Amino acid sequence: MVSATESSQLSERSLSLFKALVEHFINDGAPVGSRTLSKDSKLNLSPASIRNVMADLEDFGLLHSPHTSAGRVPTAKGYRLFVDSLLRVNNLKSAEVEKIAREMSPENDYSSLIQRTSSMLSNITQLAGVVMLPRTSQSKLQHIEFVSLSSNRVLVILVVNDREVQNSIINTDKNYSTPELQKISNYLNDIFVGKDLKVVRASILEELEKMKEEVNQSMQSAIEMAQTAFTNNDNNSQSDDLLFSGQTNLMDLAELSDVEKLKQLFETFNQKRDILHLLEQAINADGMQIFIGEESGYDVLDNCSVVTSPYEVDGEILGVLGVIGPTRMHYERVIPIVDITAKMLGIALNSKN
Amino acid sequence: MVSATESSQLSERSLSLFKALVEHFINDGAPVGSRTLSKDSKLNLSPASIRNVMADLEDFGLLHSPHTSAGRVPTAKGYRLFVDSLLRVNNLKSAEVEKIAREMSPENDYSSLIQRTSSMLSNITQLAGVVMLPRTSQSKLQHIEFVSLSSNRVLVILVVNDREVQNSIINTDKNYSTPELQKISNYLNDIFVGKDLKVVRASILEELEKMKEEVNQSMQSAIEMAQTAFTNNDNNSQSDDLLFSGQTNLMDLAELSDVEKLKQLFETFNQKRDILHLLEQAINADGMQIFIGEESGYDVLDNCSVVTSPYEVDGEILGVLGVIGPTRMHYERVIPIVDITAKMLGIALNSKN
DNA sequence: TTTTGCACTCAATACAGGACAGTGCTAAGT
DNA sequence: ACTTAGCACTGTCCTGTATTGAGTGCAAAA
Repeated sequence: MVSATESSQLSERSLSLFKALVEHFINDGAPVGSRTLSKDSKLNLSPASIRNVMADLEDFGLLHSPHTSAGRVPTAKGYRLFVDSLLRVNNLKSAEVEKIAREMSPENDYSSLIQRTSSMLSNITQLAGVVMLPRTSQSKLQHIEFVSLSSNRVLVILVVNDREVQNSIINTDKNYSTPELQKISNYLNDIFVGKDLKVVRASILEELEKMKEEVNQSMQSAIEMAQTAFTNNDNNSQSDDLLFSGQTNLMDLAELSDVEKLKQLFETFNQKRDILHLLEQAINADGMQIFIGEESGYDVLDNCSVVTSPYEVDGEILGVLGVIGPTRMHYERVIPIVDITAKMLGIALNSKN
Repeated sequence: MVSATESSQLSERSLSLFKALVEHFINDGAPVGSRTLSKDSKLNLSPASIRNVMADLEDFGLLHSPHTSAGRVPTAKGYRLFVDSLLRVNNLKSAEVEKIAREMSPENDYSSLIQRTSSMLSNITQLAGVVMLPRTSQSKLQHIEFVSLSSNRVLVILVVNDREVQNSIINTDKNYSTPELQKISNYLNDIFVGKDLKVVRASILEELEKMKEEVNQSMQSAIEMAQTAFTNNDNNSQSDDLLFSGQTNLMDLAELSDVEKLKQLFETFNQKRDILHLLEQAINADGMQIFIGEESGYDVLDNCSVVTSPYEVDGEILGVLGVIGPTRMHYERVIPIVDITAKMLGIALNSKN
């Protein structure tokens, strides 16, 4: 794709110079000029030659000068090339790997695992971490229970997938007694336990049809209640959700020093909608994804990059996690961190089963 | 208290001048000088006389000049006097009251009610809203249920207080079958339903003693499981928690334009600890509480005020809610909003019972 | 007691000049 | 032919200075 045409048209030297420039910029954040680069770069070149090369690179749209007499800065396209073909990913220090592993050890409970993953991501990268909650495409009903509350209200508790507990309150026509409810839940457990929620919902509709003939009063109400229970509950579980951490890390960054910009970014986080869309893109294109600056399609992420990786259990993708930071981030460190975190989250989730 | 001595020592005129000054400052945020005040104030006074009065007020520690030739700004002590004795609280527009009422209508479910309350607070005041989750000092056990998971793990579901569902996973010595668990939960439900959680916990210890003699195998394990279940679960419910909204509103405020300051404030929100302490103070001193600037005792809240009110059901205080904003906030509007919101939340929670 | 007048102070603003970093171009060097 | 040195140019940033304006405090007048 892009990188193929670019790298074929550019000389070896131009590329390694470009790489040096990007690395330099990622380190200091200041536009980098020909002088600095000539000192630093391995290839001994005079500032003047470097200027020539940089002029070429600018023509290719890989660099950009903020103003006439500042150094050069990589464009989004430049970052793209850098990340795709020039970047050499670091191996993580074993200490870091251990830290990640420790944080993900399957000791604590389910919901806290996700929370810890997110804050670990932000902690270790000093950027903002985000984890999309596992979407349980396949949800096996484990147990259903009804508890009678006061005045025609019934609490429905659904245990799904061996660990998740969903509950909702439904209003009923008549006032059920505890034994009645017991009977109903026994009945439902007998038929439906172990089945997929979608299947259950479908079956219930069928049963409703049958019921119209056979007039078994109590079973009919069982079905009716189950129906409301399952449709109610489905609405809940439908909404994927996100867990952010370390947004405040972004406040230190020079490129986001503008308060107005920062505010918009934080509001985007709060609304979650846009980020969710972005992550859903990432879940479809499987494997690690990197959105650089404008590429994401969201203005607020103008000079931000998003590095994501889906996490999976038994080959099935459950969600996406990642890191949000400035385009000028240490990709060579962030990428393997996100990568390994996704893998370990998969493992941790698996060991829970 | 303070206001008594202050207001007795200060002339009527000084006070009304002070009041005008504070109101002026709250509106524009700029230090207000004698000229502006002489034009605006009802009492026709020349700038010079106003200067004299202001000098007095400064001696009392109610005002403060940022520098020699700026206007005056109220000190925390000044705000205190203003809020305690000078402030005339507005009646809310009926439209606003309706808006609040609409938002709190008891249609949706329990947890979302709190969420909506918080975001409604921030929305209507354009500040940050915070609601402390209802602490259920008295928690009546409604139902207990065990669900067998794979490999020696049992899911415990506790229904408390007619609406809350707590659940936790416990590891057991032996592998319980579903009928066994059914029996155990039946047994526990029979004895403990309707009792307070604390009482339940105490009783369980007693029962354990008795058990040592009578060797009823299955009942013994029932008790043992109940014990782990209740101690586990108590840890969970112990942690009060907070729900914030509209933190981003604070980013617009001139007094918080310093990014570093802002960051600290946001981190305080995220940690929740300090805010929690503050709100716990507010829960003890019942009735509406206003913490002005330094008074709160937390540096990060330097030029912030926190307006809180406890909310209660049946005379029992369940929690606190409030608003966090700059000291320079429209108290006359914020106070009644917080007040009425607390009352309505109480009502909404009550109607759920 | 209030007001007027006046000298004074400090912050904010605008402006000019210089240092600095970097560029583009041309001409010379290898 | 490619690289380098030299040079004029251009923008930013910083610093110092002058100016303005709002506001004060104090003393004298009303």
